[in-house]
Amino acid sequence: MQRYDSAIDMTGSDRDEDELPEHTKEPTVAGPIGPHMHHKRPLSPVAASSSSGPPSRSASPHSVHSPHSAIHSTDSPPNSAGHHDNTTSPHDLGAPLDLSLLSLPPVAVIPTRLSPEALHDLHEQLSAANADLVTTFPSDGQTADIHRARFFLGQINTPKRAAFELRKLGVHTEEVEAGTSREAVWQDDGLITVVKVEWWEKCLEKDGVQSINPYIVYVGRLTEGPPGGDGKKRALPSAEELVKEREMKRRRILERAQGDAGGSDSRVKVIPGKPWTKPNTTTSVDEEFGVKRPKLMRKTTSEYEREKGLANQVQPRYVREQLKLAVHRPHPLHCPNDAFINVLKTIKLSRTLQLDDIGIRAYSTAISAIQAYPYELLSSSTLLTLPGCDGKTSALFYEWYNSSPDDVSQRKIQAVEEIEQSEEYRVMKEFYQIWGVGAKTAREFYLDKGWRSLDDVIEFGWNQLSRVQQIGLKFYDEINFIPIPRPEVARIGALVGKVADELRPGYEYIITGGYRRGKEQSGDVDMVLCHRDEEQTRGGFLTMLVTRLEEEGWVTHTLYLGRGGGFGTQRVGEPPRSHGLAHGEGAEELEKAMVMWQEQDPASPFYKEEGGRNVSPHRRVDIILSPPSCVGTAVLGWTGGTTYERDLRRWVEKRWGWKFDSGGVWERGSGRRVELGEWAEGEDLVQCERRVIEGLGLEYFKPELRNTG
DNA sequence: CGGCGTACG
DNA sequence: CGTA
DNA sequence: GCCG
Repeated sequence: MQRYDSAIDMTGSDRDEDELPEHTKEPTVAGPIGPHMHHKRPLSPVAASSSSGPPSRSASPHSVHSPHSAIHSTDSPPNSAGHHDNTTSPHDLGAPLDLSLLSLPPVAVIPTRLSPEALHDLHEQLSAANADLVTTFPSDGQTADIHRARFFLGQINTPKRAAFELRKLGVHTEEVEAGTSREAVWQDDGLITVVKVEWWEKCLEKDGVQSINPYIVYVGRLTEGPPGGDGKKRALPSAEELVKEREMKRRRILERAQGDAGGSDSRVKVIPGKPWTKPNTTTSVDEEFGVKRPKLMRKTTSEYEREKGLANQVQPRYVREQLKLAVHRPHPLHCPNDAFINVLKTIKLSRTLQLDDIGIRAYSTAISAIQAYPYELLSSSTLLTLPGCDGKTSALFYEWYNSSPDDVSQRKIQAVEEIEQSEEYRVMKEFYQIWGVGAKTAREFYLDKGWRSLDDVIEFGWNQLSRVQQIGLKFYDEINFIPIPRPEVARIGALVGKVADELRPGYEYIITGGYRRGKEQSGDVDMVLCHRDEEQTRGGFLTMLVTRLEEEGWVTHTLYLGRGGGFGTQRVGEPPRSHGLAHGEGAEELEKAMVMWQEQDPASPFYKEEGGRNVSPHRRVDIILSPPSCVGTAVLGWTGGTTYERDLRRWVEKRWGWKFDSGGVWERGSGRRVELGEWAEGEDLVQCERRVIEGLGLEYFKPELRNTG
């Protein structure tokens, strides 16, 4: 089980090759999480019943990503040491009469590395020996009973592993010094003993209870347990603690970030400078350019010359046909004009911090149009031909290009330089990057409160922050400066999928967001979970799942956990409220959880330890739970990018008079549901999404071509 | 000159 | 108001 | 800031 890593499909390399045009293909990242994935190995020596042969893999035409089959296909044979090949146990079922475990404290079995058969047999044998047996895998995610157990049997070899497996079961312990007498162990109800399965085999072999001493792997003392496992929120540190913590963490984190992100510290040096905006003066970016009729701007000779070279270039369709909406053109992740786009992104951010929503929209539109342009831009007049780009964009390009025609890396725009140097911009940006702090609040911190650094926020404002803002601050560096490598995103998705499937077999998942659009590194993990049986997606399953993940330590903080939206357009299954119409089919709803995540498996390649402590970076993970009735729209709605999503809604409204949201498509007038996103039989999640897109009258562009910035 | 995605807690 |  |  510690081989999750190698089993993860790092690249989505299993492509579903079909005869679609190239741009419509994408790797299938979703797949059934086979119900038969649990523990399919013919494993334990205790497994009397002969389960032989390799684990059967769930075979679906498109599926590749069954965490289970993947995990179990990675054949690391169970530690061969303990692997006597006694498929014919003399004991079959039932324990010998003189083998009584009556005096043992409540016993439980750690299922890891045990086949279902082995697990089953063990359970039967133990109860036959009158053990006070606690079942470890109640099918419904109820772990209440497990807390009774004090004696665990498992195929475990190291104390660290034992503690990890216990935590997965919701039992939180810290290791106790060796040398605790066994009497003390039995008598102290706070102590947990983990013993190798071999011990029980020995007992069976000798027809009597044997000394456990040689088989003890771990003795631990029960601890508080995790944050939130019982619905309690983890106590956040005080301001003072956080300041210290930040100091200690910063160096390490930034070092690592440089390693991960290629060595650039994204924070700029502080240069005391003039304000970056002066209301009512003419120094704002917008007014810097006194070009009233930019379309008539005279071209320099060199620009004219460059342009002649472009004459034979075939302009892309969206330019020829002036298609304005991002849903009508492909946007690759990288394009020849990325450098200029970055300039526009800086201006867009400055507009964001000025609460200029319309400016944001305008720059987003221009950025996406340029992102779709397949050639290097060489003249401002070419830019004028792109939809969403006009005088201002063109003027910006003109200044930018001519500031250094021969060296792209040296090009700049004066107004943008000033933005980047201004304290106001830099500090507000820093605040804005706190999860839970928007532009308005960032401005308030800077302008009203007068704060100038994160330390100011912590020192002077800690108690005024919302809980999620405190969490956002606590993990500020990890969230903002340590991107998640693609393989780790895949690993997190697979793990969530696996745990979901363990709770209720039959779950499938797909990782959406930037990962699905092909990004090599992600800021967070977005995923859609779905079950073909609608019943299985109800009944607070997401809460159950998140609770389990908390118990096992993966989820360290829950930022948001709720039904029916909250953020975004998550409300599903019933018409938008504005229509005021009841919906017959009952309330199917999309559930969504936003959490902080941390790797817990010491064997994972993403696990980092320092001084015996887990210092793996915390990650932001969003989990969307969709009923089968709207999984197509959910996947489409959660894949993005932002401008694609906005234009999708505009198109649906304009073309059909419908309203799109990730929970479905609705008729405007009647409020009736347009049946588009249901999960059809024999269809995978990607095919389902495609049906929605085509049903809306759109060309299907694969997610890698929806990078609208 | 109005409109620009969108709903929710 | 912040989020996706 | 750009579109209709």
